[in-house]
Amino acid sequence: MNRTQNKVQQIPESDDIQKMDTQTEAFRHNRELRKLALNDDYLELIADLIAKTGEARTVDIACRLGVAQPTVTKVIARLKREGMVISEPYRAIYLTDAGRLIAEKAKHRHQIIVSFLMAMGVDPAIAEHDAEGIEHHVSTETLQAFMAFLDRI
Amino acid sequence: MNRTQNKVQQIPESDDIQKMDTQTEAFRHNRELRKLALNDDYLELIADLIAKTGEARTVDIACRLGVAQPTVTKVIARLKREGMVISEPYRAIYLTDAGRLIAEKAKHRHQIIVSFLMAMGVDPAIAEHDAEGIEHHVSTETLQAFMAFLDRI
DNA sequence: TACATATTATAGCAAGGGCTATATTTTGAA
DNA sequence: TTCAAAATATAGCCCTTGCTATAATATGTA
Ligand SMILES: [Mn+2]
Ligand SMILES: [Mn+2]
Ligand SMILES: [Mn+2]
Ligand SMILES: [Mn+2]
Repeated sequence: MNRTQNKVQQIPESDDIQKMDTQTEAFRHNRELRKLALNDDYLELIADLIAKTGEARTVDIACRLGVAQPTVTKVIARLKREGMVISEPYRAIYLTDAGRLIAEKAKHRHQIIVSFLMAMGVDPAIAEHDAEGIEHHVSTETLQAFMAFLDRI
Repeated sequence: MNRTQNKVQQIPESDDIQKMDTQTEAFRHNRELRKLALNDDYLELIADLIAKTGEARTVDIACRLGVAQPTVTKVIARLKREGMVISEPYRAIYLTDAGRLIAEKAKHRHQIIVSFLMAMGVDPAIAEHDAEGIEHHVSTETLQAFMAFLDRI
């Protein structure tokens, strides 16, 4: 039985219960974001490679991510199933409209966060590094707060 | 063969190579951080439960995280292997010194980030939510920049 | 054109986090 | 003290990301 309805133990205040539910929702959502983070990174990188060289090859993705080639192949297969990516055997990888949209949003968040961290006095290299992780966990509201700060200064 | 030493394709500028290596390192490190994120959450939560009730029970951890009980049992077994946690069968879970240290650091980062986001004008509930994800991806330098900002205002 | 080399695919392994169903143990209330 | 209910453990499943080794294909150059 669910511990929330256990009458035997300490009875939390209704404020605390609200807080717990909120926290649980945050945990749930963050587990989801952790999964989506990999998609973001792949799609943003693919967009980047296409912008620079016209196509995204498996080797290049693997090299940039610091991961073995079969790992990339497998993730790309999933992204293909999910309609994020187009590819033929032995050919380069391209983005669908859905994939491109996610890539653009990811890049946007990435850039804002790097700019923001630098504005906070963080070293550019470290800002870039931290942004690679933070970008996946920033809500629209927080991103807007960052943008507002950048406008303000 | 590694694509970085491929002479046939476009030859990147040495600045670009440096940037690529930096990015690859960021990706590698962030994959590591993604794993450690779960440890942080568990240990911080266990510390929280111990502070409030004197012990951390599997049910309570599961309930708070919004996860099934066997999932918690399995993760706790790993944390035990890793020396972060102490537990006997059918008994509550406690922290080792190593585990407590990580929990304290996690809580510290968590609090700083919540305060910082609120100082940036983010709604408290959203700040709490975003912090739950961001906390795992903030370097010491960035955290200090946040603290410096909080001191400044 | 032929073939060496680079690239991609496939097979198969490990570990981790999630789940449900079910067995076992603890515990509080009658 | 007993026993039903709560808590925990265990078994067994799925899916994902990572890896290495190796097979298949593409491609540029001789
Ligand atoms: Mn990233
Ligand atoms: Mn990014
Ligand atoms: Mn967290
Ligand atoms: Mn936290």
